[in-house]
Amino acid sequence: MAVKYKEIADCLERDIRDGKFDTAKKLPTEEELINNFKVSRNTIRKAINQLVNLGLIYQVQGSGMFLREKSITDYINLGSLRGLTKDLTSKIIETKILELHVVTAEEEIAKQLRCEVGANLYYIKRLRIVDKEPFSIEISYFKKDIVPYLNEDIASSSIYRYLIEDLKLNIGFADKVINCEKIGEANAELLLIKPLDPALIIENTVCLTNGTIFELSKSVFHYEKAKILNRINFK
Amino acid sequence: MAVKYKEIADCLERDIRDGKFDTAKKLPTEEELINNFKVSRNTIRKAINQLVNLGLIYQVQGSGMFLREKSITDYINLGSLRGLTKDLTSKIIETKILELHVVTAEEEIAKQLRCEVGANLYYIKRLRIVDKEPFSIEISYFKKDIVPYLNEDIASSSIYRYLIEDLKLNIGFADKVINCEKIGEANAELLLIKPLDPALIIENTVCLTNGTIFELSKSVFHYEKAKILNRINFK
DNA sequence: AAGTGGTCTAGACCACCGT
DNA sequence: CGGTGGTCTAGACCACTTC
Repeated sequence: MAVKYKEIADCLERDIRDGKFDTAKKLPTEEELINNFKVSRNTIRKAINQLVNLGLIYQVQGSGMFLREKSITDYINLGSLRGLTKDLTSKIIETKILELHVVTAEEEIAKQLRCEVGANLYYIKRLRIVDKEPFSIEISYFKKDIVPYLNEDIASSSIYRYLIEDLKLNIGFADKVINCEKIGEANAELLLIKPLDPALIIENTVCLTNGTIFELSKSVFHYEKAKILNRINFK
Repeated sequence: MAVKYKEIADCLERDIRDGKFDTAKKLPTEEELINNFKVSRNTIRKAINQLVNLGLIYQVQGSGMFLREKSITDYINLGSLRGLTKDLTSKIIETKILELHVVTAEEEIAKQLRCEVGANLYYIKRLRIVDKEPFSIEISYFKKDIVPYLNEDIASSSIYRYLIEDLKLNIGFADKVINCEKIGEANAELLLIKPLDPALIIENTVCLTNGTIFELSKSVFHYEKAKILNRINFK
């Protein structure tokens, strides 16, 4: 993290989350930030841009930079990598591994992962439990050539923390498709709801910064417990 | 649109959508774009940034700029303003106005819109019909001091086109909350499904660039027909 | 009119990819 | 190593808000 604008962005993000600007609901001017951090204006503006994209602040030409309403916690944040652990901060998150093994890609999965049929994949099925109640079922496939090792320990805590910090993967972008279905019997049983009750589904295709797809996942959420939040900017 | 980087972004977006780079799956280098458009590097990079944020391309340091997989059309795009008409391009979209009148804000709505109880609002309830079949029910509130006039004609086509092009509103950002419920009787009837069938819900709070909330909406989607797509970048 | 963000330029150097 | 993006600087001028 030797990059100035990221350090500044992180610093300001911490300040915002710590409530440092809550009384004014306003950030220092660009001018002031330039002086505080001793960098050029472009660097400050790049840092600020991150905060805008995160949905933390908005800028008004001629007026200043303001805090956005605090988003309700305990919503799933579509735009973050961070997973349940970071989204539902006030809750107890537990994970039960239902399955974890190496499999070979069959046709449909290979097509979606853009890899060869027969390629080695990690297959993981987990039940996520929030405040002692079943919350979601997550099925993931990881390409084994990119994620060479996984175990129950890693899969029980944050897989993404492991991918980023230990494997040093550079995660770049993702496609998420959200819809809603009648839940099947097996999943209903796991989530303690009735078959044909609603289920909120997120299907996720994740790529490295170089464009390689490395993960495919499908999450089935308890319809009464899961809410997704997305903050959008139009520029 | 006298702004260079936006013009360049729009131009490149058009080229991408027209398939101009489909054979190479690669865009010209920054250097080449600088020469083509005769602008500085920063301006080119700002334009490119828009395309990255739209999920159209990705950049790889040391290598180049590449097209992302084409997203399937006929998904609702969470990150766009443009609404069904622009998302479901291959479909016939019709809109039936169920209600449209001026109302006064009662407490709950006033709180969400951060306005006074009793303020004048437009209340609109619409049934959206896609390829001759009911697709969603949309209930919206607009602050009348910001949207002083609306009629059936406008509400039948694209309200946002009217807000942006005719009223010249500067729309800035929005919070979207997505979840899933058992549908009620009245809505089930409109969507031609059964009560207690699933429904995909999007609640939307939209602000001008200056931070003023001006719209609140709730859309109830047919669970078999609606899919939401969101493209995300991690930077 | 003063304050503050938005756009744009020109140029330097660094980091990563592929040959 | 050459090609290509990523970061950073310094300075100019414009556009909008606020008083």
